[in-house]
Amino acid sequence: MSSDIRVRFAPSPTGFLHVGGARTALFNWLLARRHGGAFLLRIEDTDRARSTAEMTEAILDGLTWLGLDWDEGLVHQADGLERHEADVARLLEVGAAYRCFCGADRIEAERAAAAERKEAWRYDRLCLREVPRDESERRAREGVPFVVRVRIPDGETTWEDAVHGPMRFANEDIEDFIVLRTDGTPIYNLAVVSDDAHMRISHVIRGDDHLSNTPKQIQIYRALGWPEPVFAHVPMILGSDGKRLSKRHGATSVGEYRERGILSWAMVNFLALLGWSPGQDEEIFDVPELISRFDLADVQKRSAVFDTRKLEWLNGQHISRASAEALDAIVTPRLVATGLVDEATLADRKEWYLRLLDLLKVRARTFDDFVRQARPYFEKDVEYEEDATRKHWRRPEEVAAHLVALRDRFARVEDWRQEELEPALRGLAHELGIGAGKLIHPLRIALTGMAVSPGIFEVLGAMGRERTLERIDAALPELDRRAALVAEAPGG
RNA sequence: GCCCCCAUCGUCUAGAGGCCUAGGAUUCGUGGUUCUCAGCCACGCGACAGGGGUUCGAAUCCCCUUGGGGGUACCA
Repeated sequence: MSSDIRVRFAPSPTGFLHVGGARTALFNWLLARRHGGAFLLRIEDTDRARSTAEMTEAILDGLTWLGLDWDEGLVHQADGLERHEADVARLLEVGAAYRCFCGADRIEAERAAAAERKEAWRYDRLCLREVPRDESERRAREGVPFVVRVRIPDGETTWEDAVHGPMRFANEDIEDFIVLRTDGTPIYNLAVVSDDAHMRISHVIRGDDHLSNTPKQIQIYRALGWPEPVFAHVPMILGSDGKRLSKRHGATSVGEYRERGILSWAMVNFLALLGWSPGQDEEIFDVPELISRFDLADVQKRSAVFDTRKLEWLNGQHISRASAEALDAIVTPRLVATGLVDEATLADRKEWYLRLLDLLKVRARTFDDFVRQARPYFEKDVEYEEDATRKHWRRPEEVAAHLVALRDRFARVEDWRQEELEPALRGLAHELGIGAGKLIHPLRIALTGMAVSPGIFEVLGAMGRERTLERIDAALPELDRRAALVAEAPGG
């Protein structure tokens, strides 16, 4: 399948990959993949001072993690400098732009004065009116400093936005904006148009924050006689307070979510649903489904709030559905990083380990949950959680007696399988005339240190006989110690 | 200040004049299942910003107000 659709994501490498940027990239990517088009990546590094190679790398990492692969190699905006300058020259040539010799100080003074009067100020075209073309050329040759401004024609600038519909700007509201600085370097609005045209971009999909750049850019396309791309302005992503998403709302870079234990495809799913809706009541999508259903027509006009709780829910859903093998690749490094176990050990017990992952994945929303829950199966000694013991080890003496009896039963189980373990435990409970829970809960703490775990028989299965008995043996002295404390305590 | 965009439950959204006493998801609450938690299953709380029009009929179309966001750089 081939198509003429060519889109691009054009981040400036002045920070990490922001979730808003990632979402914009995703929409571009989805459209390209949907139609067999090309998704290009252009680093807008014209602002040398603020751009760093590290940030470029971080953005690439983020995209790669999300699975957003780009075509045709990386483009650096800075590499197009000569073309940008040539395009400015052409603008000058065709009379769509003019040199402005007003110094920055004059502009600033006028602007400040206007602000004082609470008025808007746009460049007053002094140099367009007062400096004839030949005079302008002469001054330029003599080395008088100047900037180049685009001469905005009368009338209005309109376009059909793929998400907003018909858009209309009165040209008198558009300033004769600068495209070339005094130092001869081009400005963003020029570079973008030059690059997009050069890269034969068919659809410019970007955030709503670029809406007011668009009429300016369209003027450049028209002045140069270039075909205009389709513009699609996608809604911005806001924080929980409705303000633009920023650091104070919490994590804003995709890297942070990666570290936090969000699955890349859960992130993609979540981001896709932020400002886009398939129109159905479904929410869990894998990437191929997203690709086949994505359509710019279904993109929302209103901005969306980034809701971390929903992300985590979605992540939990994807974790539950993920195969143990897929989880293995992601969880294992984290587990190893805790120092509880090494890779070789896990490899030796691969089958057991995969079953454990299957056991734990149902109740994990993030990988931090995963690691925490996996601890008891690797730790040498368990730590007993306070709120767990307070609840189910309230009477240490009694608990100890129960565990001793239970240990005895477990020791005699022939085949360490759920089918034998369950009757063993329930049988004992029956003989003691107590509910099974009276044995299960204290046992859970002895085995895991926690009040929360998978079903107890599954835990027993995963622990194995040896470890189970060891854990019970280790719990008994601890219970004795606690029993002594209880005895001492006045009033109990 | 000026220009632009936007406006359905707390949040993500369905809804393109009658199917809407507004649907789903999430969150929260209650109950059920069960050895805990998660899950799952029920149920519940919860919205068309306000005001004018247009129309037999408006969440849906128009206008105004209000609110929110963006832009207003020799940044990108």
